This record gives sequence, structure tokens and C-alpha cells, in this order.
Amino acid sequence: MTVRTRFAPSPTGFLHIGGARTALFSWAYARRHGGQFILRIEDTDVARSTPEAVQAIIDGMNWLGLSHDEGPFYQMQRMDRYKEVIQQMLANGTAYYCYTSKEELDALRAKQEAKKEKPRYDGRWRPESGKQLPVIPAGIDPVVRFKNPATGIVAWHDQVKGRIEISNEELDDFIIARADGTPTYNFCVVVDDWDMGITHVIRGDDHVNNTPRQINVLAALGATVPLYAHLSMILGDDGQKLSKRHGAVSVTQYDDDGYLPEAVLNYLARLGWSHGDDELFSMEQFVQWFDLDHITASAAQFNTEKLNWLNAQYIKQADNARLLNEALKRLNGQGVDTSKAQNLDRAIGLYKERVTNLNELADALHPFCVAVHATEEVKAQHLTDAAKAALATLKEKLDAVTDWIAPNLNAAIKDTVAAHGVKMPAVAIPLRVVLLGQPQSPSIDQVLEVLGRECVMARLQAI
RNA sequence: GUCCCUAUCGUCUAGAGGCCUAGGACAAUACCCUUUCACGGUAUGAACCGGGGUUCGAAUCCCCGUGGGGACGCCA
Repeated sequence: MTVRTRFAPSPTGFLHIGGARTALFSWAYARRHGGQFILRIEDTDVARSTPEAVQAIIDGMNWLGLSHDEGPFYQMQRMDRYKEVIQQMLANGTAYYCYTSKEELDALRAKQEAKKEKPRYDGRWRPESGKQLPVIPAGIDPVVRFKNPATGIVAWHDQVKGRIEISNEELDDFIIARADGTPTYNFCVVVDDWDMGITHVIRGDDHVNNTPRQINVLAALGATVPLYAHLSMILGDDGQKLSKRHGAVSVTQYDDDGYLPEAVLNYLARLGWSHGDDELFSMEQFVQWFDLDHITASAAQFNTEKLNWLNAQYIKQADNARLLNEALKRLNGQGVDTSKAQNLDRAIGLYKERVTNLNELADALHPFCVAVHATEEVKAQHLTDAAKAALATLKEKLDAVTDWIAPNLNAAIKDTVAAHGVKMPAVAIPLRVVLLGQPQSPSIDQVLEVLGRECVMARLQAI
């Protein structure tokens, strides 16, 4: 049997971190088993679905590198098929017309809630042998309801949560087609999963409650029931549920924030899934190791600090040319003139070990492109008269250096330190402030070398 | 309210009845490295939600609480 998984978002917003992890796990499972990963857009909510959201989801998946093998399929383009199945069900008695109005339904629900009962359809239009149905009212377009089994249980072995069973008595006859004839979510999913030959449904655990309904419809259709794996949700950094109002951002925001996609992927893979003590692994390893047995059943809290750490690890490993490209993109985006900069590739080497994200890397490269001036506060603190005097001496000594390489530059600094009878930081810190606009940097002699003689002398001149 | 899911350090997790004096990672703290800030290294503190069972033996199995989450739409 070929494994076929799917990711089926509704295009009502961007791809957020929870959706991304669901997609990642579905993708990985298909890849692991040499199967197919299908992208399906569930756009039957016409009012809220937008083409922009479809694009945003695809952009997010592209950034992460989660490629699909089939699709995107759009549910709105499959209307004829859904209607065909509904007609079949109406004909064979597994579905029926219901003429209850929304007002009547609201009244029914209010009554049930008042009695502290679970709100549900009472089956007044459900045909039973020997039962007298109400008179069909005039002027009402009926909905179509699924005739759910009245007794027994529906159970499945969830690949994450274990055996789950629900009594059919908990389930009511849910609507599969609205009064205007359009099919509803729980029905479309079933027809799609069936038609598309989905073998493993990997989705968020907010769908656990839909699963028994879907299994019952599948059974009514005579379709094979796929395996289900319900992933727990991801909570925000503060343990609160992620929502549009609270903390949920597009995965592409992580790009803007300077994260490498492989760091986000590694983090997401590790959030709710584990392979022993392994923390840092490539997507190749992940695909090789991924299984449904080691997925955590409970919700996981997002931890930005750990993501930051992973990102730093991936930046250290990353190719310099790639990092430079990312940094330039960011600097240019800020309007920084990068055209006159030299040795930027070497500056990357100086900083890639120390930064947490690409934006920090870009900031670090900024003074290697154009002069960056320290704030008045920093200047006042570090550029004292004594410091300026020392820098004047240093300038002379640097001027005399013939071969502009770190050991020679270091010697010039040491000479200055000795001449003024001060400690190293008394020279190195003000020097950093003048050259880079801030008091911290990598090894100062390296910085001097990479900055180049012309740039260093010009900036010392400008004190 | 009813139904469903869930519960190990602050966080992500390892853990399939004896390997657990509960392991790893992030974070924290201390020290080392260092001309600064980082990086890196070393070390330390930090958890099995509570109560009952089952068993020679329970973090692991069962039950009951409690906490957390989800669902109960002509949304998906």
C-alpha cells in the first residue's frame, strides 16, 4: 500500500506555526514511506476564503520547503462530485431532507441548553420505518442530513492517542448539504479523503470530535477508513492558546525575523515528537527517523529561546555566501548602501559564530558598509580625552604599519597601550566605538584587518 | 451542562513494570576561556499533579479526583 497523506488548510489566513507543524508531519510521513503528499484547499466557506490566503499558505510551505506531490485541489471545484454523492445517499437512504428552519433549530438549542443538555438535532425529519414524518412546509429549502447510526459505538485506533471510542448516541444527524445545496466540511472531507485515496489522516486534534462522524459517513459510503493521527496543539510562549489576536503569526514572519527555515523546521519537528536525545538534526535524518509512535499526545508550549538557540546553531553551520546574501538583502531593505563595502564575506566569518539571527548578522555588517556613529551617550562614556589621546597615538602607529594584517595591527595596539600606561580595554573599547559605533565586537585586530586600512584611517581621522 | 483528549525539571522531552539515586536539550546560576561582548568549555540547582488500587516491585497498568485543552454551527 502506498502511503498518501494530505494537508488540508482552509484559506482564511496565513500559514501559522501550528499548521506548519501539521504540514511538516504529514509531509515527513509521506516522504518516510515513499508515498505522496497532497495539498488540498478547503475553501467551501466562500465568505472567508481568499486567493491571497491560498497564496500565503503556499508561500509559507515553499519557504519551509514542504513540497507537495499532488494538488493543490480546491473543494469549490469539486462541487459536482459532492452533489453526486449526496444524491446517491439520498437515494439509498443514508441521508434525508430536513425542513427544520434555523429559527426552530435555535429554539431547540436554547431549550436543550436551558435543561443543561448537549445541544443536538432531535431527528424530527429522520425517516424510520413506521414513523409518520411532519407535513412538508411550503417555502422552505431543505438541508440534507446524514442518517447517523442510532446505536452502537464508533471507535478507531488513533496513531497518536490510542483507542478512542464514542457512542453513536452522542452524535446527531449532522447537515451534509446546506439549504442552498452546498456541501459542508465534514462531508467534503470524507468524499475527498476517499476519492484521493488518503491512507493516513494527520491533522490537529481539534478534529478528534469530527472523526467519528467522518468514519460513519465513510462506512455509509462503503469506503475504506483511513488511519488517523491527531496532533495536539501548540501553545504560545506564555502557555496560552495561539490565536490571531494572541501570538499566532505567519511562518514567513520567521523569515522576516531572521530565522533560517531549517532551524524552524528542526524546532517544529522536535516540538511534540522526539527521537531519543537527538536535538539537532537535518531534514534528511528527520525523514529517516520520523514515525507516529513518538508523537506526544499532550499540548506543547512554544519556546522562542530554544528556537533562537537552534537558529544560532544553523547560522554557525551555514555557508558564508548564503549568509552574506541574506544579510545584504536585509541591509538593502533598510536602505544601507552596500555597494562600497569590501571584505564582507570575511566579516561574515567574524560574526556568524556570535549571532542568533540573520537580522543581528545584518546589523553587525552595517558598519562594514558605511560609517555607523555611536549614540552621544556611548561617545560620552567611552571617548574621553584620555581615550582620544590614546587613539591619536594609535593612529600614528597604524599609519606606520606596512603589512595590514592582524598580528601587525595587534602589535600597534599593544605599543599604544604600553606608551600610555593603560590596559588593553582603554584603547580597544574607544577604538570599537569609533570604528563600529559600539563598544563590543569580535577580536579588534581582526576587525581592523577586515575593515581595511583606508576605512580605519578615515574613521580615526573623523573623531 | 454533556462528550472527547490530556498530565515527568520554568520550557521541549527520554522513559513500553525492575536498567530511575528519573536521562538529554533550551533557559537559569557559578567558574574557566577572553583586551570587550558573544561563542565555546566545565559544573550546579531544578520534575514523575493528588488519592486509591493491581504487583514481590509502578513515572510506567487500572479507578477516582484535580488541573489544562478541545468539541457540541446551514465555520472549517
